[in-house]
Amino acid sequence: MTKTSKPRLADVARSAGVSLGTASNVFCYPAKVRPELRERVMASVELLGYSGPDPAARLMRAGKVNSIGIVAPARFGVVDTLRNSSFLLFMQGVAEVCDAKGSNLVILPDPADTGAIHSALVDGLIFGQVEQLAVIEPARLRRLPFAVVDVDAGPGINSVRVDAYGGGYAAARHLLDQGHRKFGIMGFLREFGLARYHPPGPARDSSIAGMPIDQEKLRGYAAALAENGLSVDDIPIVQSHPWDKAAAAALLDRAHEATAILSMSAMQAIEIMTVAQHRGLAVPEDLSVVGFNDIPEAALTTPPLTVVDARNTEKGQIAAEMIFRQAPARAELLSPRLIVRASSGPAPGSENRPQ
Amino acid sequence: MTKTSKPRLADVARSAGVSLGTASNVFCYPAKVRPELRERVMASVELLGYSGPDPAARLMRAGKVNSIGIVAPARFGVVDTLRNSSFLLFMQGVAEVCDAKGSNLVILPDPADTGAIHSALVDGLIFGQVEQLAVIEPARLRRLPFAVVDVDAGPGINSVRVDAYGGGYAAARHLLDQGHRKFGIMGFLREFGLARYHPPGPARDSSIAGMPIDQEKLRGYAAALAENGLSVDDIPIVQSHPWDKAAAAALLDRAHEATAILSMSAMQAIEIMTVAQHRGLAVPEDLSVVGFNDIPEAALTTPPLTVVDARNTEKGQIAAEMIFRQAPARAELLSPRLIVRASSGPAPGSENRPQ
DNA sequence: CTGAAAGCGCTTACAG
DNA sequence: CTGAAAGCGCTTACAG
Repeated sequence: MTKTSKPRLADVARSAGVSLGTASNVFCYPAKVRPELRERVMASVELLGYSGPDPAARLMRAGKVNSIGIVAPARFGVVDTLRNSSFLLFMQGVAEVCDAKGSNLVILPDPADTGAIHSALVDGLIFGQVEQLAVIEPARLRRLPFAVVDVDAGPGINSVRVDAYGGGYAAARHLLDQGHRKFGIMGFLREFGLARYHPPGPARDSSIAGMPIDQEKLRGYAAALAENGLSVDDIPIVQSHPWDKAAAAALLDRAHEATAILSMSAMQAIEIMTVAQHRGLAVPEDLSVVGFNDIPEAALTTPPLTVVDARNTEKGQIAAEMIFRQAPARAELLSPRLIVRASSGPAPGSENRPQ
Repeated sequence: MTKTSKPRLADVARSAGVSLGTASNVFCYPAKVRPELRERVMASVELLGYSGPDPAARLMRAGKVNSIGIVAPARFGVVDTLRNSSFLLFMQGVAEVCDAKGSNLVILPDPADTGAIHSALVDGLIFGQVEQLAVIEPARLRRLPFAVVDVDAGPGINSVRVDAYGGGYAAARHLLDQGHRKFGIMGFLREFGLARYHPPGPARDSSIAGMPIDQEKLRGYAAALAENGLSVDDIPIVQSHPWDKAAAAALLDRAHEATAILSMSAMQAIEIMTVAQHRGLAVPEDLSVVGFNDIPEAALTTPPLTVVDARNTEKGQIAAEMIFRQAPARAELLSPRLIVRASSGPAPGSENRPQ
């Protein structure tokens, strides 16, 4: 019966007539073993079809998994991390560091499953797009190196995020400088579900934009608008899931006077252009559109999309470096960059010319 | 000193005044433990900051990692798997099954590192885009469930691939039916390096197309051409890495009489359209282009790209299901699908009309 | 350089 | 339902 079951290192040692320790050394410290014995052991390995030290047992003794994990944002499955273009840019940044360090990458779904995080076989964890800081608890308990993204988790915790306020400001400033005065805003709905319309009016709840990072974008829009004597309260907002195709049309209906749209997601910005063009509006002559996140699709649309680059790839690189580096925790804040492409231009009838 | 080091289950048991077995049961079989004791144990867990059973130790006893691994194609790093649009589609298929099964996904780089495959902490392995069958050896030795992609590995081994011959045939047939008679072919260079030009002529080596799967595409092209009395030997071929921008121009130079281009990669097909348009050629009026693999970018170009859909996502789904299912190994062959978009049309001066 | 022994941190029969 | 004991398959001091 021991013939058919999986051979262990002890079987190899016995078959080669050496001690268990010596057999182990052949794999861990080959130089320590006399070549003759080494060959005898390898012959037994061959003979028995031994596949090398069991990774689990080896791990328990020696302790390094050689993998780091990315924890998906709330409500994301594994597949969503691979389908969401912004998150994918972020993962590419992490992956670059993995390749540099020779580490594997494991993708863990929705952090709501704390058990999965407790039992993940990784050397460190990166929490992508954190909404609730509570998700990091299992990592802290396990004393695993970790970093969080898109939120400042306070002192003692590695974090990296982008200045979303500055990004929102830059987007709105760009459009205002082109003479635009009538806007529509597409907010983020992080849950699945139907789009929500928030009509103009004072005292709208801050959650109308989405999560804290989206609220920052909104504050950035508002700040730029205020500089031109405009109030964000007068702007119709639709809040939608990035893949909700109906929402783009809804926003265009509600903001039918708008000459420019500020979108918190690049996917929705693309959708808005498509719907506008279907309705006979020229982009940017009749309507300018500015998105958030420089996903690859943004450069391929007609016209190419002006976006705020939220520097997702750098975020991934930095987060990954943080968990490899044995250094004191720090909180990194990245500056967004406005990438002006052809989807934004002077407001109709304005004196402005593209720079 | 035991106060500062990581607490073990035994510490919890001692602190709670229960046996080690009982403490273990609290985590593995809570129902077996009287509530009163359970609470006492959990209080000690809290008190000591115990983070739950060590995953490595648990794994060694209980044996399930709850992860499956994707092994990258040869010469791919982790980051390449996330940047290559075709491979990403494939991984999305795998990820869908991961989510259905509640499994994590680990990405392993280049299979040349057999040690990494020997020691990967996974329940099963999927070899993506296999060139050399030898890469599967470590998985076989470990008696790990596995599946290989893009090659039939013979009886007893799970495999899934697409009928590349049929795909090549369909692409060429489509163009021939539109009246095209002059072609250029863009082949695949799987290594990094400069593009290679293969001038028309008999007895060109079969490796001019790339790996076996690319050679099948070429045979498919050839079969369709032959039906119209044309020989693939008369067609100039450039073989290039998908991201080699110079190659598109080179092919257009060499095949300057062509009214249609057959490209084995979608990225190069897009590049070819771009270069042609820069040169003042209208697509498809002056030049038709057909790519391979229905990557998302293909639908966004102007004009949208006609492609052979190699069904990458389904390949991923099927491969993943194979390693979860406890069923006899099988070899699955998928049929490609031609997706006609606007980059292909009637040959200039031909009588044909789009169907 | 080699071999016998301890132990990594758990889970799981097994007897009570 | 509980507790003492064995053992998962290795690696690593430690004495020779």
